[in-house]
Amino acid sequence: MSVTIKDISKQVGVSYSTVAKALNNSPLVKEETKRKVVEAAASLGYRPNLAARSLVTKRTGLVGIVWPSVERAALSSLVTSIQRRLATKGLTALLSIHEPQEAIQTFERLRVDAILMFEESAFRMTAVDQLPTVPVLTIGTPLREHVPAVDMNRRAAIKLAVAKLVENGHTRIAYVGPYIDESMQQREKWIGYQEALQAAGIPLADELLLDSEGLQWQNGYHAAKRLLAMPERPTAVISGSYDLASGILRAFQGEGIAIPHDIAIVSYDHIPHMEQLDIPLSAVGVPEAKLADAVTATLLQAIEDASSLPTRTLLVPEYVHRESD
DNA sequence: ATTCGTGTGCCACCCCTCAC
DNA sequence: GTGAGGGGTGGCACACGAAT
Repeated sequence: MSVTIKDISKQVGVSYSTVAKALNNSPLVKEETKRKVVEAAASLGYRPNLAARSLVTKRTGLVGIVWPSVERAALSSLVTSIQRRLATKGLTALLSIHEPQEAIQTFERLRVDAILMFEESAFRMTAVDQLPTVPVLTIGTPLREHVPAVDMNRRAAIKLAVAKLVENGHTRIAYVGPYIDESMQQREKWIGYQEALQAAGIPLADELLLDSEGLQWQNGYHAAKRLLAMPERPTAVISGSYDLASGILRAFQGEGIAIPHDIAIVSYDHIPHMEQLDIPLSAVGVPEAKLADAVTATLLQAIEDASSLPTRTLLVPEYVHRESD
């Protein structure tokens, strides 16, 4: 049998309501009684029953995160950052690897206070799929127009990368990323690349816009091999993501390409992992810490008062220089 | 209808101070 | 010495959702 506040009340010799107040540091209980209650709770190994607490408070302190099926280091890193921030606010993050609709149903049964999902999951849902009754926040483009979202300006990020490379004298700049029809975020990057070249007065060479056909490192590796097979190689490459960049790096290193001397690289995904690659990569994007801060703050606001949420927060990307360009 | 565990509004009781 | 007044403290009762 687990320890409840009634066991504590017996041990201390006060009513269980006094125990509840003492454990919640109520000013209505004198310090001496609080001390006795807290000590008894610790000695008995008391752990609050969250299900019972949620009956009263209407909150469980749980946040459900729908994990997108795409395996990407940037997402793991971001989710870890968000989880740490939620924990400091007394919230517990639950991760589901089920299909989005199933994950949402499970989270609703668990009475989570809010649900966080990624655009990758959102666009796998159909128009007839039920939206949760609890607040939902999407990272990226939301699954429905009025669903709150924290988004990154990906177009501006890639423009920033192109501008930095042009500034360093590059004119033959390739872009590697997947062209996924329904993914606004990938399409935005392609548009950013094209618009930035146009703005710099550099004619667009079709062969330098490479569809990686996926977001995993292998996709980056194969795209890089195609780049290296070109009669006239690019002098710089922009990668659409961290994982693609690590594949590109692997392909370049395998062919003895010196970075940035032979080919410079700038990658999307402003995450700490970029620093730890064999060659620390220059990156563009919203810094992970800033994104995690914004997501956490929005989730807390959603739990407090969902009606006060802005529909879309668009975060501004930054460029960080390392050793690859 | 009852049970589970918890949070909390309301109220009773205790005890101290002060006026008579 | 006695009683009124008031602040501090803690207990009662109820609410909650789901299962039985």
